[in-house]
Amino acid sequence: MVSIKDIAKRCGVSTATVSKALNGQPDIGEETRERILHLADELGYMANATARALKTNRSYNVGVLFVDPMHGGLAHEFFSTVLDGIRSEAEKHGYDITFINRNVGSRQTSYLQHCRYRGVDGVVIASADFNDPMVTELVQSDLPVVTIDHIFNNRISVMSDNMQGMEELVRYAASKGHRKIAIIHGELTGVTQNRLTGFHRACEEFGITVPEEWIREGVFHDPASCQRITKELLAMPERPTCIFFPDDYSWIGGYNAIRDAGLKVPQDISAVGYDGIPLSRIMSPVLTTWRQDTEKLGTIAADRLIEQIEHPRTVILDREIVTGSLQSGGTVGEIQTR
Amino acid sequence: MVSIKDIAKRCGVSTATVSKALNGQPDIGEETRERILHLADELGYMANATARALKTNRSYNVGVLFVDPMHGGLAHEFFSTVLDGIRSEAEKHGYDITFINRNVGSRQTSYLQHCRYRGVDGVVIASADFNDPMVTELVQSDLPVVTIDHIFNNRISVMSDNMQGMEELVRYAASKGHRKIAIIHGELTGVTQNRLTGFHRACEEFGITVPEEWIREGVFHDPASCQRITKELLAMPERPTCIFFPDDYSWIGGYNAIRDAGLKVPQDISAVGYDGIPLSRIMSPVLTTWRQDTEKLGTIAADRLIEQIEHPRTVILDREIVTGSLQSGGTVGEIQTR
DNA sequence: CTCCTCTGCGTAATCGTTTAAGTGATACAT
DNA sequence: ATGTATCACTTAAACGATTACGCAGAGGAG
Repeated sequence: MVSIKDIAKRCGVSTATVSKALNGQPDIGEETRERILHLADELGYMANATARALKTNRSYNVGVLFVDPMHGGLAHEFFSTVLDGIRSEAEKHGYDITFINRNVGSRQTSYLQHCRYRGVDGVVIASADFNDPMVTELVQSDLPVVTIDHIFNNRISVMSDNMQGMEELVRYAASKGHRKIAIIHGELTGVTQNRLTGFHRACEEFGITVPEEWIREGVFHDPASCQRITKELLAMPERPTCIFFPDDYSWIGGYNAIRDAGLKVPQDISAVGYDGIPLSRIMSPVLTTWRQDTEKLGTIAADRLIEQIEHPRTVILDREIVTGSLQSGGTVGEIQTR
Repeated sequence: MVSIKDIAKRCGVSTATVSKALNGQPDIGEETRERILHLADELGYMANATARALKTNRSYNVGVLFVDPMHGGLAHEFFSTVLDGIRSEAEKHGYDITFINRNVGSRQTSYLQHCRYRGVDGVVIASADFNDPMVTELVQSDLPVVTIDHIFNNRISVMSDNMQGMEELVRYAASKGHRKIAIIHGELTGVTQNRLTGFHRACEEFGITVPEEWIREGVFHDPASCQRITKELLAMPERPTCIFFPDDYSWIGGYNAIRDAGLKVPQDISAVGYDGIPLSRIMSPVLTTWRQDTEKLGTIAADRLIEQIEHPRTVILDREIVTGSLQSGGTVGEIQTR
């Protein structure tokens, strides 16, 4: 490959001059710079990121940590969308992305070690077990870090507004006359906590009391568990008129249970999802759900991280909240007074 | 960070000795090696990938090229699954992944330039416009390359067995008595060509003739276009008993059209998808489809690439074909003789 | 005793860049 | 004439590792 040396030789200048010309340093004559730039272009010169990184200690590489042993890697729509946001934003700023895992070469190490090994300039922690000591080690390191959907002290985080999302959904259901609402929520993570808080707050607002047996723990992204729980809910002597599901995808399981019970949506029972994945608009009836701006979660995270990398001073502790939008569909029907 | 120098100093040996000890070179005394390894461990030493790459010209990084302007990046389930396969296989071998795009720093370049800039050891080209001159430039470069679902001369490629998949699907439909089969296919890429070949071949096998107006070009992964075309097919005077869709996801559009026409699946009309995404099993009726082993596509591609990187000599031109499996569901019903 | 072969380690160059410090030339002010 | 500032470069070290080569000492063979 053509290096700075080749250009230097052919231009009759030193490598330092070439480097400076290429980097727009001021102490290079206009004519010399032109010559160098032209030749570089002609030879198809491309800087060597490796050498540059070694010298400057800046790799223009951001790590992305994502661990989701339960629901199978990148194929998880939530994460792949977030990742796409991170990726496109990083790309804009000239950064590349490296997935952080626990292997380097044939050895097992920690996430932090992997980051150091690759010399990433910062990390986005997108979905992980935030109690994992290896994750906290990373969070407490001196690397710039942005977390998504989880708050750490002294760390920037980008959150989806789960509380508001839930509140809006409850309000919508209430506006359609529903007072008997059940909820199947996901595993008890921070996200779930926020959603439940929003749920209860809005219920209170409308004077809705939710019996305990209508608050059920399911599994995110898992239609099977939702199908089972929905079936149980429908079998209760007192039946809810509206069921909230952990997310749009798991709703498919709920739908199956409802249909199997010989009931119709939304005539006999109403449904509410969460996420706003494309599927929810395509299926019919169109699902009422909260559309998280998942990609924006990624772009903002990347943007904040890069800002932190490039201007370590100016960053004040930042807690960006990404709001989504209500996407109302035919799954929540007007309650019939009979 | 602790470097090889620190270890050398504290062990009273040269950096060369440390390097050799760490890399398992034979010309180091057993006792010295022990001391070095211990200390390295104690100090939490981690090699610097950047420095190593600069010296050895091996980055242990593979590029992944994926361009899909139509259907929105990583969120495309097919690709995110392939990517996950690539990622996990690469990880096993101690490689990291870099997305190849056309930016380096603030400048626009070619894919090949980006690869050179990052010094990737090889590239997997997973989904791209294979006619794009920038893609062919990359394919014709001296970098190890593996392509997915597309064949280039002198390049290793990993293919999903689209022909066989289609044949099996037609056979299955035929076995259920269908003779009036329509097909909505995707854009005319190599993949589509193969599927159509398989389709026609199997039709011939069963003496099925397909009128031209039943062979329609739709768009992959696009329920809307399928909904439109399905509607048109249903409105024809002579109606097919079975419709093949470009993929499982677009089938949702087809389903909507069928339902809107007041027809039932599979009683009135049968449906066949392609891909075998989780959705197809969850929805009901369960969709008959060809389950591509998409993740395997990724793992094999990564495996072949790494083999090519590490043993340039031993690789003979390789054309791996990944076979999927028939996933038969209730969407293809027995034809009723009336 | 000499010669040779191993063994175990050190020396130093090198990968491609960046950058602090130095240098020589010219110009200008004093 | 002398000092000083500016400009446009060069020199050389450094980033952290790898590796060809050299070399001293031990041990064995002759």
